[in-house]
Amino acid sequence: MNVDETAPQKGTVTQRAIERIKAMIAEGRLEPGQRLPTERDLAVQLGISRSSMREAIRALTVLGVLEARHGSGIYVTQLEAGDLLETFGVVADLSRGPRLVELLEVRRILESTATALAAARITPDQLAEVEKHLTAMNATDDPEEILAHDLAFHREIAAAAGNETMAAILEGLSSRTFRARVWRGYQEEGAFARTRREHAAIHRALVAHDPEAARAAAAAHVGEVEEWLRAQLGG
Amino acid sequence: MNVDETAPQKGTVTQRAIERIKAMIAEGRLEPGQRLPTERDLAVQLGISRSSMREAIRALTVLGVLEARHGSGIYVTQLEAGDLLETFGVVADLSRGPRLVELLEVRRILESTATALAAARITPDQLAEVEKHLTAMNATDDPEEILAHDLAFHREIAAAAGNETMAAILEGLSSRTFRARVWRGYQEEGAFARTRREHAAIHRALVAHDPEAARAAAAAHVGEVEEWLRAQLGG
DNA sequence: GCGACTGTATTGGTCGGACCACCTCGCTGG
DNA sequence: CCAGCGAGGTGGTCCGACCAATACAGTCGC
Repeated sequence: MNVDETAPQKGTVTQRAIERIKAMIAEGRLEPGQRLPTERDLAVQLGISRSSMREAIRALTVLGVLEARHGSGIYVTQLEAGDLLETFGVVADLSRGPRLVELLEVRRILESTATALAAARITPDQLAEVEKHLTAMNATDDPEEILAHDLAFHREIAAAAGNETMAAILEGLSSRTFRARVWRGYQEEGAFARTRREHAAIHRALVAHDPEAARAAAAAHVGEVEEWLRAQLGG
Repeated sequence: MNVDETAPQKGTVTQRAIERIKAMIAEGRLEPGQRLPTERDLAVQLGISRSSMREAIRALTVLGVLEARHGSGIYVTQLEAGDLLETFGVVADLSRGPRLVELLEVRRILESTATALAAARITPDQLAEVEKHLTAMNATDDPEEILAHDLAFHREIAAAAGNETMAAILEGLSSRTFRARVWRGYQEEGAFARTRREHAAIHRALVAHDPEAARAAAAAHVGEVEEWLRAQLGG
């Protein structure tokens, strides 16, 4: 009896609106950077209220697919790795216990590969940037500053690997709050010296353009934290 | 003049609400599985309207952090890898061009490692499950069915690796629509036979509990698709 | 003529209330 | 004791109004 071609009626209207917009982007009807119709128009087009449409837009906003500019309009993001993988940080921030170890394991795998790729491809300019953060990291005692340069150190290396997607994932796995949470206890145990040695080893491998050495050094670096955390949880 | 300690006034009220709830979970004030106050109560607690609160809840729902049950209440999910990494599929679905190659590269790295781990750890029961899908995959000509068993084949292997987080990421990287999009063209070029050989090689390595062979076979398997896609884009 | 300014229309952000759909659970009656 | 029912609670949807930031055109002053 219901021959209405526009109403399959599955799930909430908001959920359907999210899928519709996602589909429009996937099919290429909405290009990156393009501006969408206004919330009011979109609501009319999809036959739903503005409230529901706003929920759908908000959902796609937090996913990094859309971007709302107050007073201007709603735009499709560039759909680059960084935009879409920002939510990866949420995973890292909310994970606890055994899952933290699993996340570090994933990071070890990706970071070691990224560092190996970087060793083969890194340019002098990129290497100079890496060295800048390495030097700054060793020149201060402020934990906050150390952490910041530590993050930048690895970020530059990931960028030099030439895979933006991988770099974005690693960025999420190394989110500020995540590292701060895990590293606080780790560094308190006097791991500064060891960390410096490991960073120096990674740097040497990059300078020598030696992928295998870089892979091993990076794996050992992350593995150290991984093992420490495993021991913490194991009791 | 404004000495109100609860209003730093940065960003939209909805965004602040999202952060507040995330913080409550991160600090352990909200446990996995626990039920939240009602939307109306939460809105009052945070001093915002129900509309804004609903947007915040919707945002956390699509991120896999919260789950809303109509007529019952809002609950914190188990915060397991699967819940939180479901959004990873969105990334895969909306990525195009060079980013697809990058995603496959990430998958190759993780899948080869996961397969190597599985080779060392897989149990007879898990191996039987893998074989079931391998057999079913080779016994039909229906592309849909082949794809389904192909996905299940790799899913079982990822599960046997013992790292749920890695399995969840691989699940996202192999989402149905993603594989369907990429594999359609690939399989049209008569790659069935090669795919079968590669699956057989992976299976042999699992049976032999040979991690290195498993790693190589899996890397080659994903690498084949990766190279094909690279050629498609480059030429 | 040209740039800075202003004011107005547009657009996202917030709010409050109303009603609907679904679930839960206690009450009722057999 | 249990099946069935009904009221209350809760999320889902809709509406209309107003606020706040932006964009743009028209205006003013130099």
